[in-house]
Amino acid sequence: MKDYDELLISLRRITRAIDLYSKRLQKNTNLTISQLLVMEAIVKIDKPTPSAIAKSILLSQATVTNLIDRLEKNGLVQRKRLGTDKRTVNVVLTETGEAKFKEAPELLQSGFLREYRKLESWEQAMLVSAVGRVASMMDAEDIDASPILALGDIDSGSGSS
Amino acid sequence: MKDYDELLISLRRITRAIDLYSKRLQKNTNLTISQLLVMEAIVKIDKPTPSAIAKSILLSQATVTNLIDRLEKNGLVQRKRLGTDKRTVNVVLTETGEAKFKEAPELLQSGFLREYRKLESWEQAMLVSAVGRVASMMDAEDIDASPILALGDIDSGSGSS
DNA sequence: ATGTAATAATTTGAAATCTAAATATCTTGC
DNA sequence: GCAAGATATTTAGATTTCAAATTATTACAT
Repeated sequence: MKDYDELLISLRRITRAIDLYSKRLQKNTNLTISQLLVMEAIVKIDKPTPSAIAKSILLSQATVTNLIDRLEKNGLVQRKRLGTDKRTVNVVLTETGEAKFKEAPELLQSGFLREYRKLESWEQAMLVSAVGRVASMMDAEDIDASPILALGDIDSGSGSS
Repeated sequence: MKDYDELLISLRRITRAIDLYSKRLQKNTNLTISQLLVMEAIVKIDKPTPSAIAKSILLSQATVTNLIDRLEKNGLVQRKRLGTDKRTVNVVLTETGEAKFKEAPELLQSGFLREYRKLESWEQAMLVSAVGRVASMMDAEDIDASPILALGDIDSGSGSS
């Protein structure tokens, strides 16, 4: 039994619950959590290009392209090349998309929200802060790790630590 | 800005960090976190059948079958029909699998573990408990929701609470 | 015994997700 | 004006994950 096993299990429970909820949503509304996040970003961001959306919802550009593909196929969004720079794509909601977005379900399980909203606000803050702290400890690694891949580029090299 | 947006973002950061770490692992060792979890379960569980493994690491049976396929293809595990019940499959590590498992990397990012181990034990406990609480609030929903799907089956009905 | 239930595992089909490679379009320096 | 590098997006390829449908086997009831 490793010292972090319990944490690992809790994290798996969370990711699994999110995934299952997303699949349930899809069955009922034909929209997944990720797709809803993209739509939300389109509404909130000033000039919603795929890259801006990706940055705002923490997904890679390729994933967002994929999600936009699906949304476009279902007639909820449209791609438009508007600006002078013809490389950039602007994504807009169609009327159907607007309508669907307005009646969209919550992004977290209703059972969770019910419980969460029952908590005292200091308790909510405590949970949010704890989870945020775990997140920081986890994704700091990505920043740590990527330069390693670039080390080959350094020619004179020597003690880079 | 919804009241739970910050939490949602933290959870996405966590799942993303885990996913990226899993992919990095695969590149370096040809093993993902899920595959390692399956191997760990094989070692720890008494009679490691696909369904027992699935239950112990919180994945569906189909997913575990898939992971075993891959591990088997890479020569790390083997399927054996041992017992009298010919439906059940027992999964065992091959020698290569044993060797590989012994030198297996940690299941969480080293950067995270470094930080985590720096914390006072009461702080660790606090984080573990907070994340565990979120997990309970989230996957309670699954238990809540699944009976709804089965309601059609009940004929005379009445209070099955 | 014989046929219907239940159980174990697999297959199938769909979606999300990433990196790396390809494409298309700017921008800059000469 | 045009080649070289930079930027935005898409495509390709791989894996994980699930529910639902199949397949194989066992257990039970008549």
